[in-house]
Amino acid sequence: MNATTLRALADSNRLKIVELLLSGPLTVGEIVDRLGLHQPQVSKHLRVLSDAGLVEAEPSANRRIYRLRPEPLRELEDWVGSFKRIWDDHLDRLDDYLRELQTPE
Amino acid sequence: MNATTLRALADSNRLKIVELLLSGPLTVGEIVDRLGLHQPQVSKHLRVLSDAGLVEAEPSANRRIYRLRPEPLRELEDWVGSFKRIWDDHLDRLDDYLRELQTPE
DNA sequence: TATATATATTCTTGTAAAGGAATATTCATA
DNA sequence: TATGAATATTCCTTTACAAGAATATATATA
Repeated sequence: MNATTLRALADSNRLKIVELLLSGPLTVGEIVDRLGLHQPQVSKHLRVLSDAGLVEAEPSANRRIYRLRPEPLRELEDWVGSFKRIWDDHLDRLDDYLRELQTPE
Repeated sequence: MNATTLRALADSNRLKIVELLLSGPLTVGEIVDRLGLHQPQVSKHLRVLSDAGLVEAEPSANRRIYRLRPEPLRELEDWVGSFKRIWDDHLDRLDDYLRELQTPE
């Protein structure tokens, strides 16, 4: 897994933007209105998300329509999916048991 | 989704620690050896991960055995899973089309 | 062409957070 | 009880980054 995606998501305002875009593409102004943030901050957050490949912009006249890009999210899902192994922790408990055995008492 | 989990993961060394622990619990010293980091930094990273609920420690004699905690990872998986909606982007393209219609030309 | 609107960028400042070095703490054992 | 090993914490310095304010850029329209 690459830390860039996670770093881009590791900010509550950017998280809100991403969650907003889950319902569909939005212009910058629409995001500003819905989140009550200042326009420059929203543009800067969008820049970070865009650099991380999490969103893309499509110009439309005066505005720019931002939408989510699936790829990094898919990658993140694959990564975290690989942790299903530990959902039941049999292996870990066994590991502890083996470790106990070799601890002199 | 909460930003704390993501912030804890948004560091490449912590990411490496988490990925190491995927294969099973490890002591601090084992993590130090495998990642070639200094022991205090590893302890500090483990502190961050622990505060975020991503790992837990079990004392064993002189050492502390760290293991992953499933809950936050499960939560992350659920969250990113909710994005499957956009895997095929029909809705988004439709959205764009509708937006085109109301753009004066 | 001048103006307004939407968006992006730059500059500055404050704050969080990461690494290094040193030290404290805890437990086992000679 | 003194010592060593494993781990955690503190202090310091540096870097990254988020917000605010001001400004630049681009496009539409009067």
